Amino acid sequence: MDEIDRALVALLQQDAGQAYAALGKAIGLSAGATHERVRKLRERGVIRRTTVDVDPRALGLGVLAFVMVESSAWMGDSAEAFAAISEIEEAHIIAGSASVLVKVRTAGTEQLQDVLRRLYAIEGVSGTQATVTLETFFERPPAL
Amino acid sequence: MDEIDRALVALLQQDAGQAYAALGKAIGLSAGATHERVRKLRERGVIRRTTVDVDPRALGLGVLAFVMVESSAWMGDSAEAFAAISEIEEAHIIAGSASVLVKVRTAGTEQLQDVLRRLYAIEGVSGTQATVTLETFFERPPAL
DNA sequence: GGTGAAATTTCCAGTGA
DNA sequence: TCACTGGAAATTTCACC
Repeated sequence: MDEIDRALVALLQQDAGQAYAALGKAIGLSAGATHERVRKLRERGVIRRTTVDVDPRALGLGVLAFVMVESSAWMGDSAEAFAAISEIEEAHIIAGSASVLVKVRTAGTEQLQDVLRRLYAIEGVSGTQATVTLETFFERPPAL
Repeated sequence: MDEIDRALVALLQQDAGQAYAALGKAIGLSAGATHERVRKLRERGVIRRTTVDVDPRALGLGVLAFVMVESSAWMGDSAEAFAAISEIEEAHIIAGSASVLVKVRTAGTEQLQDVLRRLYAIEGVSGTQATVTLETFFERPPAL
């Protein structure tokens, strides 16, 4: 993980569809060597997968909310229960008054309410506190 | 945006690196027709870009935190000020007691503290309330 | 890490439903 | 308008230096 690897990852974050020859030119490497670098980055798990960034609104997902989930029990083994709710994009255990923080995207507020209902159905969940976003400034990949 | 498009987007979210022939086979289309569908999805902005999913820990980013930013003024025009802090992955205007919610990833708690310092330097910011995550259950693309 | 060539894949016509 | 076929052009992906 040297400077070249970092530059490579940054370029791939911007556009993973470009040719190895173009990537190589940008970092001063041949197409073959660039290919080998990328292969190793994948092998080591630095690059998990190549994916597409989709506009949520084009999918009809107009509401984004963050929900603090309070609990009356240890939630450390409840990952699957949260993952089973497809509208949840992220779920994290947090330090603080709540136990779990989830990021939820739904078509509308009715669907958000339904997600809250399903959250309450999870074993140990004793409360929720939803915060609806009014506008997203930006969402971007982690900076290097 | 029919059923085939949705299936296509779902497949691309899982792996954007596969050949059009393989994608087409999975949805019952020829490679050429699949290519044309994807081209139009990009053109219409449904697919914003193809990127790589990077493991933050491999980049030395071990701390993830969400920060509620309180303000004494309208923050609607402050997107650039937040974007200028590279450790901020997301920034959203929210409805509630705070004004802006940001997602921050740093190497350690010292760097997180430095981000808070820079947040206070933004015009109108009057307070912050940081929540550090202890464990991430999952982070995934929006479901279709 | 570079080079070059073989194997794939992309991508564009032309055609038809 | 949408999809299929065939082939040329580009790219990936190897073996070898």
